[in-house]
Amino acid sequence: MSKAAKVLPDEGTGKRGPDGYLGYLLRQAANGYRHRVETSLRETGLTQPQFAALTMLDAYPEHSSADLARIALLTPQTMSTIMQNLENAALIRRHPHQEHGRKRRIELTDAGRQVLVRAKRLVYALETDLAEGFSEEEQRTVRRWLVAAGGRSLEGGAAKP
Amino acid sequence: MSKAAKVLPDEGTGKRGPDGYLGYLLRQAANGYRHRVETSLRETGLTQPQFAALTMLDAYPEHSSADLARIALLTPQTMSTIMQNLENAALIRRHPHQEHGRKRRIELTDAGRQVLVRAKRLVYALETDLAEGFSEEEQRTVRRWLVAAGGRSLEGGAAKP
DNA sequence: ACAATAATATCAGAGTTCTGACAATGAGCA
DNA sequence: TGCTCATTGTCAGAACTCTGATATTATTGT
Repeated sequence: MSKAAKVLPDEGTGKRGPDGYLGYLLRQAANGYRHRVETSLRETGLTQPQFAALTMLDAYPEHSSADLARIALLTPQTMSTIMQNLENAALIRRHPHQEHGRKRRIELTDAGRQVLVRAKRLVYALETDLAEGFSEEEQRTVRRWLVAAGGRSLEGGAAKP
Repeated sequence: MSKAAKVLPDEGTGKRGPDGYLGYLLRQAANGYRHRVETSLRETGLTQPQFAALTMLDAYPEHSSADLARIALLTPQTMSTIMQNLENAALIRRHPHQEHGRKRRIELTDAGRQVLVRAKRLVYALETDLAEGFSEEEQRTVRRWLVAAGGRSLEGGAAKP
């Protein structure tokens, strides 16, 4: 680079570094982490949202797509899309719900359970990386901030000043 | 707990609260914040990435789409898509670059500049919300964590210590 | 000067996420 | 009973983001 003395800030400095806007840093952090997760999950074919959905399904079985959407703070449409992709991949199965015509019961298939086991190992390794270099108290601060930053997002119109 | 004592965790507790996985909390925080930003930007018609792109374009003019992708830690394809949408909305203009046949110079239009002014006011209000309730030192911790969490995401294989 | 490499931009395809709109079921009320 | 409303699920459309592939231009090496 010889001409025009690059005014591009180096990575990790300026607005991009620890002096940047929190919202900007938040978006980049989530992007970067999702990228690492999906690179790590490549061999399983899962995406980060699919992994999250399978994990919830395993932890809270017998629940509908709308239930899971509420847990994950997503819209029902979004969760529906994820479920369709998981069903196409034969990782889940959906049956009509007895005593409730519209609801559908969701179940992991054997393939789904096997993939989930492998995926959990991969993702939990990255999870520990996220905490590395931060004390217990600092991690508490970070968790508290993350919950506050994303907490009340789909809560209807609770804009009550 | 008569028939099926709701095992759904309440919002803000369990894996969703301050005891949850950092990766999970990070995804939800970014989702929630983006949601708030776009709700706030509704009147301008901008999305969060479009706002970020316009801001960078304003701060570092005369740069190509690929340059901006590098700054924002996105792939060139992603930034290209955003630029196309901004161009369709007549918020930016692209001219052929002199002395560089392939590059294209990007410029905010008058409409783009006007929208950006309004959008900055709206977004910066939310930005201060993100810091509310956290001391200066806690904010430093959070920033440091966010940078570490998303930092080295697109660095091909540049393991250069 | 020519060939190889790198950078820029784009197309195609997929997955996630939103809004908006709609149909079908279940529950409550006049 | 019939009407209304909330819940559940889906379709359509848009934007963002990635990977992979391709074309064009610049730079570099021999």
